[in-house]
Formats: sequence, structure tokens, C-alpha cells
Amino acid sequence: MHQDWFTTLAQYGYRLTGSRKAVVEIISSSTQALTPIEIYERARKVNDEIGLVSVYRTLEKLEELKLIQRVHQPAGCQAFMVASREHQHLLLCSQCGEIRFFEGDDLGSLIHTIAKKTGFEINDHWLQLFGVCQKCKTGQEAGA
Amino acid sequence: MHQDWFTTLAQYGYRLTGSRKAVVEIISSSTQALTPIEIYERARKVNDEIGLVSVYRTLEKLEELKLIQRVHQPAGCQAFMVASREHQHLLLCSQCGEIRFFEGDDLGSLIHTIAKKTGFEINDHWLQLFGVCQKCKTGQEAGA
DNA sequence: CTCTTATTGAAAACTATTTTCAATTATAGG
DNA sequence: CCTATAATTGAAAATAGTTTTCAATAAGAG
Ligand SMILES: [Mn+2]
Ligand SMILES: [Mn+2]
Ligand SMILES: [Zn+2]
Ligand SMILES: [Zn+2]
Repeated sequence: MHQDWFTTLAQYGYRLTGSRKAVVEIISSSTQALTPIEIYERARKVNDEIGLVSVYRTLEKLEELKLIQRVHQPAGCQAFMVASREHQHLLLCSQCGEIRFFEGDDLGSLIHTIAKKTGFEINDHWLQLFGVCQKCKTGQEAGA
Repeated sequence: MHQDWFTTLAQYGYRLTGSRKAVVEIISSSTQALTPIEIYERARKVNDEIGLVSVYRTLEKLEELKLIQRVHQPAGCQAFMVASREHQHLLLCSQCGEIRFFEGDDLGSLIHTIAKKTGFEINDHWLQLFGVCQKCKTGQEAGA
């Protein structure tokens, strides 16, 4: 997966540097949403030269290219994760932070009804489900 | 409506001060989500002594009492609006910022399916619809 | 009216993010 | 390979948003 990201970055004329590679590898392989600081701390274990500022700059570019997306949670909205290619929704574990995509919502008729009732032209929606994952339910520790 | 809020605040032992009244009146009568700064600026027109810090402190208390809620939007997540008493969802106009509640989503069967498929125990959800309100569609300016 | 204690605004502190800048380095072209 | 050039870097400064500290004030119980 991160190979694809490198290709995309290169296509857009961005150079492949050590700092960028570290950030890309960390985010693209995480099953949790990560904040800039969390990414920075993980990246430093690989490359202790990296600056937090490069994490921010890389996140900015990855978001522009729609390779990552911001995740909104009750605890805060600074975390990022891999973006879904298609229209999908999130399922989040409130305990360990694991995040999964799911698809197949059938909001069509609801959206139609609300549009008719309110006069709004509805063109997007956010749906997120919150819960406790299987691992956390059974008491196991979750892998980071 | 803000009369009820004053009563609730008093019941919890909070005093009714000019600063609080201003914040309460502004939020409880707005059809848009407002940021702390926006509230502050509006409040100053009524009471030019008020400090931004009191806006923050009042928001904190109103949120604790569940009289207001934070609104998450693509442009940012610092805005607040009246909280719905019951389980409801938001419909937001991307153009003028108007926000409405709606109810009657039928996510039950979707949630059941996802729970079964993933092993998650799902206990909450967020649903927001984004679009353009009637006023904005027909080109009128929206009232603040 | 008085007393107590919550609340206030200003200022300082803190946190998160962005900008500035000179030094470095990826990469296109030779 | 080398070279030239423009993108990228990390440090430091700047900015923005929010919280804490503090002495002064004022709400409200009695
Ligand atoms: Mn959907
Ligand atoms: Mn619902
Ligand atoms: Zn979990
Ligand atoms: Zn509108």
C-alpha cells in the first residue's frame, strides 16, 4: 500500500525523502487513527532526525491527495488515518481506538425523505458507529 | 428556551451573571453553530465588559449540563449549538451554516448487520447530512 | 444588609499549528 | 557519475486557540 502512495506522491512532483517515507509507512500501516505527535514519536524511532514540522507538512500533502483523512471523535479531531477509496463509513472502538471501514449503508430513502421535508439539497453525509471491538470485549489487549 | 437554561444553571448552583446570560441568549437563539470567538463578538455588542475567558467557561458548563453540543464540520470542530434533548441527527447547510435536527433514521438493521459481521458491540452513532438549504438554493442571503 | 463564595476579566501560561529561513538534498538533465 | 536547481528539511520564531492563575467583584443565601 505505501508503495502506491510513494508513486502518487512522485506523480505529483513531490520528492521521496526519508521524513516522508517514515510518515507514510506509519500511517498506511496503522489500524488506529494517529495524531501528529503520535506519528512524530513513532517516526523518531526510525529516524531520530525528523522534525514535527515535517510530519505536519506531510500530513497536509497526503490529505490533499486524499490518501489520508481526518477522524473526528468525541475525544478530539486531530487524528488521521488511511482514507477510503470509495464512499465508506467508520466503525470505531472507543476502548482501543481500532478503526474499520464499512460500506453498504442504505441511507438513500432517509436522505430523500429529509430532503423533501426540509427543502435541502443533500449532497454528502457522515456516518460513524462507535462501540467496543471483539478483542476489547473479551478483555485482551489490543495491538497498536 | 433560555429561561429553562437559566433555571437549570441555577439548580446546579451556578450564579446568573451578565456574562452567562449573554452567552446563553446568543447560543440558544442561533440557528447556526457558533465558535467561542463568534459568541464573544456578539456578546460584546450587548456587554462590552465581557471577557473571552467567560465565554469559554460558560461553554464548558453548558456542555457539561448537555444544553449545548459541539458541532463537527469539515471546516472545523470548535463550534457549538443547542443540544438536542432526544437522539437526533444534524442536517447542515454548507453555504450559510444553518443547522437543523432531524430524527427518524432507521439504522437499526444496518447496525445489527455490522455488529454481526465485525464482532463489535455498537452503542452509539453519529450521522450528519450536508447540503444546501432552500434559502441558499434560491440565492437569498441567509439570516444570521 | 452582610457574609460567603462563585465568578469575573486581565495577564500569563500552555498547547497545537504555521511561517520563516538558511542549510541540505532529491532528482532531472547532461 | 556530475551538476544545477528547486523542493525539502529542521530549528526557531510566530501565530492561534484554550486554560490557568490571581486579585477584585458581585450573586445570592440568610
Ligand atoms: Mn454513506
Ligand atoms: Mn440515530
Ligand atoms: Zn478495541
Ligand atoms: Zn443555507
